[in-house]
Amino acid sequence: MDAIEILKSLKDKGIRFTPQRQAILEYLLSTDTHPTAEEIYKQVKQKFPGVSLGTIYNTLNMLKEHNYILELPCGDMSSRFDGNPVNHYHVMCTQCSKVVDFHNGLIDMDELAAEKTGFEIHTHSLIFYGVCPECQNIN
Amino acid sequence: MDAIEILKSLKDKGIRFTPQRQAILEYLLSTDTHPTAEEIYKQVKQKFPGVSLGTIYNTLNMLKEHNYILELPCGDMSSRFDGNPVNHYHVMCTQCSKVVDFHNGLIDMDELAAEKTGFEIHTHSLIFYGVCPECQNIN
DNA sequence: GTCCTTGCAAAACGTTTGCAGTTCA
DNA sequence: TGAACTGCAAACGTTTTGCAAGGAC
Repeated sequence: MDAIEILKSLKDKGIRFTPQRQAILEYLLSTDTHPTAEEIYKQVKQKFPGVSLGTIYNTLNMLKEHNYILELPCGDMSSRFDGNPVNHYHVMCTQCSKVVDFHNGLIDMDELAAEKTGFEIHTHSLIFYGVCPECQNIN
Repeated sequence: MDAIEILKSLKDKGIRFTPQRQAILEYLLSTDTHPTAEEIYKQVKQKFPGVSLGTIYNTLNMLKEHNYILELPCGDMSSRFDGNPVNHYHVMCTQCSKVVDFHNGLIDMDELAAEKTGFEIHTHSLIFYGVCPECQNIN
């Protein structure tokens, strides 16, 4: 599914197709570098010099809500974004903050991640997201 | 290992035992609510009304560096902290931000997390932390 | 024509830093 | 005594918000 198809499929939710959104999503789908909002901003600015960071965040949040992209909370202050919303696994460098992904079953996770990526793995963080029993009753 | 033992064992690294640090660590070890820095601040303030947020962060970062606590990057802006530094699994409510933990092997992860916690699991984020091949060569 | 979206600026937020005074060892 | 720590306040970087102008449908 490419950027145009995704944005068209969002039209019936009252979400408009704009060239800025197209550029943002196309960039996210074309790279596997897990860019920060700032990096996406710089990239889209080359095509739309007047674009604002607010628009980047607006679009990223919209796409995230509709599960077309994934936000990776980073530990340091900024988040990184991944155009591939399936649950795959990420390896982050604690020194340069680069994020690399890999796909596999989950036996001996740290060792496997090290093997597949060449990283020295020190630890990992696994967080499931969902709705807790109390909030399920409220809504 | 309780708060006093941990802080005493850090003395030979030039890290001083202070009552504020004791209160912060004691609170973290006594709860399984994965509090934010702000929540820890409010709690410690009851015992030390003059304590500052800076001291909370100072202490949390120190304990994190020495692997006595775990920081959980949250997706929203703030982090949560866990006094149990072993790699166990966390479930976060996307509505109230509560974090619950569970322990288990990693087969059919989302389903298992749902079973164990009663959450409706929508997705999860797994991030390994380590040093990438390029950074290994630099240092 | 409607209302969603944009760009801009200011604000909010969590976290870090700088410093003078204090406390631990 | 001296280095580490505290509290305070200001600074920082990321993200959100408010609003008037613009653009999609």
